[in-house]
Amino acid sequence: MAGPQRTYGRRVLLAAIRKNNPIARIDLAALTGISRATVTTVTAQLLRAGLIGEVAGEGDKSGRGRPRVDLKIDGSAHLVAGVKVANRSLSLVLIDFEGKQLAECDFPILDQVFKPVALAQALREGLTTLMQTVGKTVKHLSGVGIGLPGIVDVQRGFVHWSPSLSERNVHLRVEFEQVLNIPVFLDNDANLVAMAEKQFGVGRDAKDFIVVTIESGVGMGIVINNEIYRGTRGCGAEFGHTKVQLDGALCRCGQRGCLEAYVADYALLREAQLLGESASDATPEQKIESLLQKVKDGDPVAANIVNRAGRMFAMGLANIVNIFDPQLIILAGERMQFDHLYAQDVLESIKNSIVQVDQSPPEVVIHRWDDLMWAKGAAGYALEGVEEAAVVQVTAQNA
Amino acid sequence: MAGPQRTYGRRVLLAAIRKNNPIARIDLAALTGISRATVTTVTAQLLRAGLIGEVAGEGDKSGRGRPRVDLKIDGSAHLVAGVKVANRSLSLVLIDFEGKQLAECDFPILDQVFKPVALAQALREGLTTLMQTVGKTVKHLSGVGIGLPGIVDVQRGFVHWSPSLSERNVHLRVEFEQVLNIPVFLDNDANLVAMAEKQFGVGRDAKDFIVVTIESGVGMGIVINNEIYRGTRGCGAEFGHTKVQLDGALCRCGQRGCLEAYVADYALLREAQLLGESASDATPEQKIESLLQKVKDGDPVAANIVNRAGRMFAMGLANIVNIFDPQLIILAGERMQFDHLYAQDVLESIKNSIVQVDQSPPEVVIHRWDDLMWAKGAAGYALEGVEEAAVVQVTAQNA
DNA sequence: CATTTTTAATTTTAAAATCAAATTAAATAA
DNA sequence: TTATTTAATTTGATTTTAAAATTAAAAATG
Repeated sequence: MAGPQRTYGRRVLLAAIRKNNPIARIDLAALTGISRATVTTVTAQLLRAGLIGEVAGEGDKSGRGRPRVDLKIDGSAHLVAGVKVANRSLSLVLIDFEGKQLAECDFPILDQVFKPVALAQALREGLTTLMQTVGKTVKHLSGVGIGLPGIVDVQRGFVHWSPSLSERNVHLRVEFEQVLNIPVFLDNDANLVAMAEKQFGVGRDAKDFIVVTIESGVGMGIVINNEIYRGTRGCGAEFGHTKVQLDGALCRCGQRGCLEAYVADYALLREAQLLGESASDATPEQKIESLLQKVKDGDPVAANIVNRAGRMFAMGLANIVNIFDPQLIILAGERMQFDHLYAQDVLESIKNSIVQVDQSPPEVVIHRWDDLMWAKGAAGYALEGVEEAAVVQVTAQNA
Repeated sequence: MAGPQRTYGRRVLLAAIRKNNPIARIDLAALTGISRATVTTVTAQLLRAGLIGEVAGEGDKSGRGRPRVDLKIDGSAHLVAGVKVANRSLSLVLIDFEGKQLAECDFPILDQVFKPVALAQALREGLTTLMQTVGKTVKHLSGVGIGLPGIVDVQRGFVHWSPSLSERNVHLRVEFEQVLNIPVFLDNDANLVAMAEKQFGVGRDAKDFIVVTIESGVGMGIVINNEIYRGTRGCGAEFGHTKVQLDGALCRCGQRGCLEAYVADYALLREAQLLGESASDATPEQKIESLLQKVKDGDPVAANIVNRAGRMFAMGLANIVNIFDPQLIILAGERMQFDHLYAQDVLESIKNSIVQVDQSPPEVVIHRWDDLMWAKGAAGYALEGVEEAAVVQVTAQNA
C-alpha cells in the first residue's frame, strides 16, 4: 500500500494552488515549506495531468528579474455535479474543477418518499438533463455529491434513515453508483451549507467556523481544522433542538424547550394566533409577514412575540460561542423571512451572554444565498473526493 | 527545513507503539500500513535512541513460527513533570516516558497572586523537591507541563491574564524557561483534565470526547480528532456559562442564567438560605452536606432545590450532546460533593432531551480521580512535546 | 533427532520523494 | 551591450520507503 507520504507533496501543492489560485511556484515553495526543486517537479506532473495550467503574462509585475509564472487550477480537468434532495424538488448544479458553476437545474418531484432505485433513476434523469445544457452526458462527470436529509454514515455511504427513502439501512452509495456509473459522494444535507461556505463562501479563509441556517428548522454545520465535523452518529449538529428553556414550549420533535420551538415559523404563528391571526386561507409566509408588519406598526403583543424569539436565538447562539469559541459564525439563509433574528440588536445581545475576555468576540457574518447553495455544497463535497482521486492517479502515473 | 514527511514514519510508529504498548513489529506494520521493512529500520533507530525497548519472551505465544518480539516504550528514556497552579497550592507529579507516575508532591502557597518571576522561583523549588524524592535534580527533566487558570495562548506560551499572576500579557513560557532551563509547556488548566483523560484515563480509546468537570465551577474540555480543541481565544470551553434560562439566576460572572448559577455550590447555598441554612460558622462544604442530608430526610424544599440543579445540569449536558454528538462524555471530578448531579435519574433525563435517532446515545462515564489528575494532565501535555522533540532528534541523528 | 513448516524479523535491492546547490531563463537597470 | 535581479529548472545527492529474498526462531513431523 502506498502510505500517505507517497502522495503528500502532490496533495499539499494542489491544495495550496486551489486555495491561492493563482499562485507562482516560488510562492508555493515559501507557503508550503516544500523546496523549489520539488515544487517544479510536482507541478510539472500536475500540469502534465491537466489538473493545473500556467497563466501567461500575469503575475506580480514587481520589477526586474525573471517574471513569475502563476499556476492555476484547470477548470476543464473535471466536471462535478451536486444534488440536493429536498422535499418537493431535486436541485442540481454543475461545477468545473475550479469550482466555477456551469449549469443548474431544478426538478419538482412527485413522490416525496422514494425507493432507493427509483431515487437513483430520478437522479439519473436529472443529471442527464443537467449535462444536456452543456452538451455533455453523465459519463463526462467525474463525480456527484448528493445531500439528503436523514442519518447518513458518510464513510460507508450508508443511509440509516431518511425521510426521502421508503427503506431503512440502505447502502445508497453502492445503489447510486450502480445506476450512475460514476463515483458518488453522499452526505447529510445539514453539512452541505457548511461545505459550501468552506469552499465557495465566507468560510474560505477560516480554519474553524460554524454555520447556522434558518429554514423552517434551525440547522448547524461545524467546521474544525478545515474539516466538517460530523459527530459520531452522523445526524448533524442539532442546534435547533438545543434546549433554551426547562420544560419550555413544545417542539415538533416532541420535546420541550427546543430553540426551534421559539424561533421557527410555526412557533411564531402558534403565538400569533392569540392576536387573531388565524385567517386560514393565508400561507404561513403571509402570516409571518403580517406578524412582522404589526411589529413595525407598533403592536406591543406582536413585538413581544418576535422579541422573545430574537432573545432566545441570541441565547442559543451565545451558548455555541461559549462552547466552541469559534473565530467566525456564519448566519446563512435564503429567505428574508427570518430577518428579525439577524437584526443588529439580536446580534448585539449575544455579546452580553458570552464570557468576557480581553479579546474581541467572534465575527458574526450574515450570508444570504440563493437556493442552489445546498447543491453547490454537495458539488463541493464531491469535488474534494474527485481531487483526492486525481492526486492518487497522478502519483500512480509517475511511479 | 525538514518537511513533515521526514519525521512521518518515526512519529507514527512511536505513537502506535505508545498506544498499543506493547506491540510486535509485524502488528505495527499491519496497523500503520507502513511496510515491515520500514518498521524494522525505524524501530531499530528508536531502539538505538533508547526510546523503546524489546520485551523478552512475552508476546502472542500463539504457536509455531518465529515468536514475535514485542516492543514497548522505554520509560527510562525521559522524565517529565507536570504542575497544576491552583489557588492555594502547587501540585506536582513526575512521570516517566511511559507515563508511569514516579513521584508526587503538593505545596501550599502563601501568595495567591504571583509576579511571574516569583512563580517561576516557586516552581523551581517545587520541582527540586519533587526530583529529590527520586534522587535526581531538575536538570534530569526533559520537560515540564504547567497548567494555570486564565487565558493562555498555548502556541506562544503567552498568558493574557491569569488570576494567579499580578501582571497581564506575560510571555510566561520564556520566563519559566529562563529560570528552569528545561522546555516548558504551558496550558490553560481547563484542558488538563481532558489531556489526562486522553492519555491516562477513560478517553484513551476515543477519538472525540468531552470531559465535564465540576469543582466550584463547571468546566469542560473538548477532544476532537485526538487533539484538544482550544477554540480561537484559548479561554477553554465555558460550559459553566452556557445559558440555561433567559434572564435567569445571577451568576458570579455577572451574567444571568448561567448553568453554574444553578448547579455550583454557591448557587445551592443561595437558595438553601431560605431553609434557615445560615449557620454562618459552617463551611460551604458542611452546608451543602446538610442540604443533601435534608433531601435524604425527605425535606420537600431541599429536594426541590437539588432537583432543579440536576435538571438544569441534564439540560446543559443534553445541549452538548445535541451540538457535538460525541461518542463519549466523561463526567470527571474529585469530590463527592456533586454526586447528586451524577445521579442515575439525572443521566437518564439527558436522554429525554437529546434528539432521538436509531443509534444509541453517547456513553456517559463517571470518572472519579484524585487531586493529582490535573498535574498528571499537565505532565501528559509536556510528554507529548517531549515525544515530538525526541522524534525530531532521532530523525536528525539518522541523517 | 534431523527435517519440514510456520511465522517474524531483517537484509538486499530498487524505486520514489525530496532537497541543496548549481545552472539556466527571462526580465530590468545601467 | 553588459550587469543585475529574480524565477524556474536541472543536477547530484540523500532519505524514505517498499518488494523480494533471506535469515531467525520456534513448533510439528516423521
